[in-house]
Amino acid sequence: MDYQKVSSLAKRRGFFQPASEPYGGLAGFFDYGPVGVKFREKILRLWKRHYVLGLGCLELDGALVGPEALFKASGHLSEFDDPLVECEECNKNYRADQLVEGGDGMSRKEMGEALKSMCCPSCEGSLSELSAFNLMFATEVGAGRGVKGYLRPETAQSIFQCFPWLYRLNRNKMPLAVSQIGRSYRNEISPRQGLLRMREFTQMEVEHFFLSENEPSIPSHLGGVSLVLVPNEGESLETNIENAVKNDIVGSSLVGTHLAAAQAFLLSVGIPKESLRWRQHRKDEMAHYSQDCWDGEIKTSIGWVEVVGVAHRGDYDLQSHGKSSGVEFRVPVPGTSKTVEKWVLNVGALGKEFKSKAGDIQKIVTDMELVPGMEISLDGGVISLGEEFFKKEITQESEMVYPCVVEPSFGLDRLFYSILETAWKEDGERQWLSLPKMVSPYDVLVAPLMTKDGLAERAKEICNMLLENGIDAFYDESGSIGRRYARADEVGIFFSMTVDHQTLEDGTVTLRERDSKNQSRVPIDDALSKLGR
RNA sequence: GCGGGCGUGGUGUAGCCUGGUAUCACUCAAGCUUGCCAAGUUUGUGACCCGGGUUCAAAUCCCGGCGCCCGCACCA
Repeated sequence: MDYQKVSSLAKRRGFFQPASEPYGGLAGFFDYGPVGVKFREKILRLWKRHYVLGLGCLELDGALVGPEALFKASGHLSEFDDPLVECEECNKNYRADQLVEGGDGMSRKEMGEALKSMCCPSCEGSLSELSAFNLMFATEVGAGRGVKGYLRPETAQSIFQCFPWLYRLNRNKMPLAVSQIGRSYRNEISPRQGLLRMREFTQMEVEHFFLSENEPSIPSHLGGVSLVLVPNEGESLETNIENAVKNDIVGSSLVGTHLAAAQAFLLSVGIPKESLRWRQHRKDEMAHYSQDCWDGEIKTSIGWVEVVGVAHRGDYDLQSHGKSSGVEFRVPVPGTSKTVEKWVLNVGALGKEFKSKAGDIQKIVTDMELVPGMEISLDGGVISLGEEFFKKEITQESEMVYPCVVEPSFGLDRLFYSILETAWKEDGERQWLSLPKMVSPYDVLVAPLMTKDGLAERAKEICNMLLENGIDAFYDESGSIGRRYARADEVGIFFSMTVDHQTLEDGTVTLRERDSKNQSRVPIDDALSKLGR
């Protein structure tokens, strides 16, 4: 299915449509409708099953707005602020810092000066003034002289700034995996292609923290997962992840683990394996924080779509937040704990001896190494502090390091779109969404064969019973039974339950399976157990 | 942001050049009918992206905005 068809299906059946539609829409923003919400819910549920249950992630739901200092530390304030110039003749846009030699480290002013003597590289026309854009949405927090705040450009920062808290809640243990599902905001210059490039989007993300000297190895159930890898150098190949790491095609076992885990998840939501590949970023397309990055890409009608990035972010983020905030973001390295004996001032003795001068002495020695017998200058003279002015303190100290982090980050909206495209099936007149049971928007369609003879009433009762049992049932009595099946097929409902005269007699219903259209007659209780996920 | 194309019920469209408030199909709703795969039939709901201009009169012509598609650039 192509882009146009997805959009039209989405609007017709209630998956999504442009936001603020009555006012002509707003580029880059979308509303998810009744069916879309259900569908998203099912994807999220499965994702949580993989990552929260499977991997034992702690969950976080961070605030969307953060202070300027946070994004200064994360690097987004400077990295998202690109200087632009435009050719006044041919209207081509250039990144000023790439156009000017050595523009990388220049200030805006220097760059502006340098550009004055330059012209357009392609047509030699004259260049416009420097303009800047920042991809972050800014806002004012509070009344009057409010503080400047920004909508987060990635959910990750919520986790990073929470790291000391989360580490404590994990009872100071590493590794530590934290997951978060939430929205992020980027003021894209030109959002295109609907859900694929939005200004407000949902990320499903894990930050998997670990100590580099203690990197988790690949769990046995993932080692054999076979992936199509496209490294930034050399030929693409298909191999299992254990070999890929062993042969250094993938440079980190935890990155490898997450590539395999991400693929397992993608297959479970119905992405066909043959439409999936893992492409390594070139050095020059890597984000400012990234050491290595592999994109999970799905083949669609508009090309390969990146739906997940697995990035090795090193210790970049924790280090910047640690240094910027002054809070401890490091953790002790296990096995490096050692007993340290050191001298500290005996303030009591000092006070008795030196009275009012004691405070001055404390100040003087603040930055000095404390040893009995040390000499200090005081009031023009030199005095020696004997052992009586010191106490021996014995403490345990460990080597402290910033943990590294590997981050699988899914774009829910892109995945949503890609599933719709790849799951769409056409067979003559018939067209349907061949979604796996686990992500079908509804568990079952409940339909009376006809509305007469109390069948509708009985069907409604059954529908309510299903809902009370936690089954996501959808009731439909309108139109011929074939039409109702067709409607259900189009939103990917996996089962259809039909209530007929026999139901009134013996309590059985027919269950129809979407893809095969096969029907079987079963007692309602059996049907109930088949419908759960 | 730039250049080109485009914007008509829920969906897909005709009409636009040559101004006179709109075509067709599907969908949807109500009824009849049928009773397990989009059937038939009757009735019905529902649209000219927004704003301004020209004109007696604008879906139609002109200008601006917004949105969509393609290309350029951008894509952490």
